[in-house]
Amino acid sequence: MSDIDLIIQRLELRGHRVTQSRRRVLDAVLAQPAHFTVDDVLRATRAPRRRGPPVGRATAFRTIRLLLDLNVLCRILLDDGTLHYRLSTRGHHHHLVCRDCGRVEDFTQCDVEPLVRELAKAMKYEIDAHWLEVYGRCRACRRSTKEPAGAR
Amino acid sequence: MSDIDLIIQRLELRGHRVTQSRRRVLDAVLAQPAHFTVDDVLRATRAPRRRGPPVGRATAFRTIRLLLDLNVLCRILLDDGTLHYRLSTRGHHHHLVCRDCGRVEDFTQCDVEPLVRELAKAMKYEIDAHWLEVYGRCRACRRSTKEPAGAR
DNA sequence: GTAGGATTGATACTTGGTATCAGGAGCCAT
DNA sequence: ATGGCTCCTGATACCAAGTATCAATCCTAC
Repeated sequence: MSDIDLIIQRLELRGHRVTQSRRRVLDAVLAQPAHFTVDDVLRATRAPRRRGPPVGRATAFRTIRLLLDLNVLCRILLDDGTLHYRLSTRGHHHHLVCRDCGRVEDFTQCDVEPLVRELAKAMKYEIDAHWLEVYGRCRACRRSTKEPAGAR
Repeated sequence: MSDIDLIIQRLELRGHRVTQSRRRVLDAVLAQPAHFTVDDVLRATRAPRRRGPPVGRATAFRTIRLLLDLNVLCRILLDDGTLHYRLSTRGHHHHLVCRDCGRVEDFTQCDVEPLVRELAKAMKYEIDAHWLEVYGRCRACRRSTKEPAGAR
């Protein structure tokens, strides 16, 4: 079963209708690179390749929001403060973002849970979510530009 | 030496001018509750109490940005995806946000560094920053509303 | 097929933030 | 204290991301 069918199934299960517009947004989302904005998706639904009418801006935003609710997408926070979107394949995970090339890696193995549990105890909070983003430079970018030591 | 004087000193050290407008923004920032938006600050500079002309919107944004650069303020990401600002007294730290009452606690003691170092090794990244926000309910809010178990 | 609620898309609006640029205020040297 | 240079300001316009509205249209169950 393909990605898109799985997502459509999830929509149906939650009682959402599977409309042409939603299909078009889904197609466009699946064709995106690692992370994207809603306008990237909008543009993609309007690309010459795609047949059929383009989807409306409001619908694109609504569909992305719906996909967030269904955990099909997740938000990622870039280090300049902008929010992008990204397919959320696995469940809970975090992002490792390369500042230079913008690539994003998911990670789950690096476990924050113990930290969070300890924090909950110390602060007497009941903790139900957390968000961790890590920024750096990936191997390829490090290799390609060796900056002199001491540079900002 | 008061908070405001310390901040002004920091401005001067970095070669920024200490203008009336910046003072007014600083006053307003220091009078804010735990976290705030730029418009909160802007409104505060226009409050009837304050004498003198109100600061312009652009200036408020510029000053906040400057304070971010000087590490006087930091951004916090609320769980609805909006960015707020907050006085950043200590250096690097994270936020624990109560979903109900919106209070924010800083924490540093709960150390993410080892996690990040391990991640760097595993992924072959050079990591230079991270961002962690934790969401939950504080003790007071838990006590005041005991929801039945199983409610989403 | 059809009814009726869910969805759409055009449009207008909101929010948060930046660019521009003429004029004003700080700061330094004198 | 007076220039004078530069940085800063604020009005305004703009931009990007996202939401509200609402009549028209589409899905789905029947």
